[in-house]
Amino acid sequence: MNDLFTKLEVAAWGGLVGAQGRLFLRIEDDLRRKSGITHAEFEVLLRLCFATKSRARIQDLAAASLLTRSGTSRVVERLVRAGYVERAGAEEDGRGAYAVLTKAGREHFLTAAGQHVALVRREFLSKFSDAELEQLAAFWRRIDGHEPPKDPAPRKPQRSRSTTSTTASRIKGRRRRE
Amino acid sequence: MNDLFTKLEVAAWGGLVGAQGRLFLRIEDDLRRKSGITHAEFEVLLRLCFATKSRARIQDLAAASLLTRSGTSRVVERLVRAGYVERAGAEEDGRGAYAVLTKAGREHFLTAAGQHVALVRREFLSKFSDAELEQLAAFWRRIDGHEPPKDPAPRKPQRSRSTTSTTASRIKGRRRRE
DNA sequence: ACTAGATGCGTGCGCACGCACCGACCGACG
DNA sequence: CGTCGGTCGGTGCGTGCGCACGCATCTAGT
Repeated sequence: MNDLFTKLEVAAWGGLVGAQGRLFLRIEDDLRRKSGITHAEFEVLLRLCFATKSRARIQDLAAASLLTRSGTSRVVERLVRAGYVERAGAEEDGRGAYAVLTKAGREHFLTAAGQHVALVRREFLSKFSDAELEQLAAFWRRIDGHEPPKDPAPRKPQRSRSTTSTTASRIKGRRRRE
Repeated sequence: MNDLFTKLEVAAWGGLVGAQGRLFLRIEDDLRRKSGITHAEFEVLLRLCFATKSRARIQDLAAASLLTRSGTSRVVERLVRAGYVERAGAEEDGRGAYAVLTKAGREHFLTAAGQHVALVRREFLSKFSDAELEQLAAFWRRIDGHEPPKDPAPRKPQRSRSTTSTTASRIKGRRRRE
């Protein structure tokens, strides 16, 4: 906090971590209490609800969210157990699997979404003018690499999350597969 | 995505969830690979490093982060096992416990912090002008309730996270302690 | 047609974390 | 001085998720 970051950087970065973390806690908590679903589950239901024929491939759901394929697989599994979606094999690709929204799933999602949207508006959107929201949207695009500030986005090869360790063994011991 | 949120709201809120989520994944991943610590561990080390006498109470560390006390207790436990901090009972309060930064902990943190800061600058801070960073900081304050847009921040009583369930049983069954 | 590699999905395992609870302890009050 | 409610930190248990891997399937090359 002293000479690592400047004051401005602390305010901007630390503020992002803190404020946004607290905001998400509030919102996820509300989602759980009111609708009994996690944010990941909500997102999957949302994609399905607006997908053609109310169905989507697991990998597409994964790509559209922040989850890995295996994580998405489990989310779908939970939703299946809850009766909100059903699995269906893909005819055009024997390996593939669709998640299909059920009637109960759609209904539950619409209820949940109403409350969720209301809270997001109250906790976040309502605090900014339209011009500011526009600006925020532009900021997110910049972070994502589009709308480059310096370098021209060198093409993302794949989605990789912590693969090879280069330095410093994990704190708890237990290296991958030794 | 259609009539739940307006386009602008999707861009602002969805952008926050997506862009910021991906940003955090990149940064946490880097922290793990290069320094072998999680973001929570990093934050605890940071607080300790800039604390007087390099020590802090567990509850203060918890209050300063997004973790609960129990979570903080485990983070400290991991750091102890790694040799980065030591525990010490509080003389002034028999219940209390201090986490104290060791020499190795300080050194490791400084190395980690250098790389971490560099990445945060590259991935986030460098994409904005100083004026924009200032503005972002102001936005975070607004989200946090200070600098109110409407209501005058009604005082948070405690830190509560998902206590009583009001609606919709958890998806997986298993209500709390029945 | 056969085989080698790639790809989609599911699963075993491990980790991080929250909640509920416990024992130790503090402070106030009778 | 004893008691009693509140607080501190730690622990048992459950959950969500990622990684490594397995199986089934697709695709291309021979």
